[in-house]
Amino acid sequence: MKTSERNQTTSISIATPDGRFLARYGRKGLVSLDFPGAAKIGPRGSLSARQRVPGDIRRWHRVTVAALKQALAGRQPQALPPLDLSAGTELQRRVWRVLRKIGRGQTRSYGEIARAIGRPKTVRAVGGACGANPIPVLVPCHRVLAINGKIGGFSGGLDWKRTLLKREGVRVQ
DNA sequence: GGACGTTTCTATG
DNA sequence: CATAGAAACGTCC
Repeated sequence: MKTSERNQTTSISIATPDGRFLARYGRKGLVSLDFPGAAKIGPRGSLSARQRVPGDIRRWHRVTVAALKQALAGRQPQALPPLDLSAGTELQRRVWRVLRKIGRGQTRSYGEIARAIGRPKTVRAVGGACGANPIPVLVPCHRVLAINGKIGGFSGGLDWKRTLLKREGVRVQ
């Protein structure tokens, strides 16, 4: 666990069968979730109870851990912690909002997302917004595929995208 | 202004 | 089916 004064965020790593993810919390909720190896994680970091961690964050974290483990197992999380996606731009937040409505095992194309946010021609920008998603897995950017059913891209690494989809029972070309 | 990206469509062989 | 080129547009530098 590590607290940074800057934006008053607290980072706590989450040990999973797939490695250690890193969750970062702000006053309003979960701010980001990093894949194992995506960020520098300090020595030993599971949920080590520390007095400095605010109560809300502890509660949110418990929810995050449960949600992440379920999601990694290809199941729909029962609950999510409050997500603070305020850091994104207008378009990004719209995209992320739509992504959250894609259920387990479902997929959409970048074009469908573009239409869903009322900007039919921003297809490419939608891809950019997916790539900028600060909370992968829980905000399912991996469920967005290219229109031809192909895998498309994934900033967290295509292996992760394939793995997550496969666990949800989604077949990709 | 210029480059780049988790895109998509059309044309062509 | 595969490849090439172009159109499109938000972001970042």
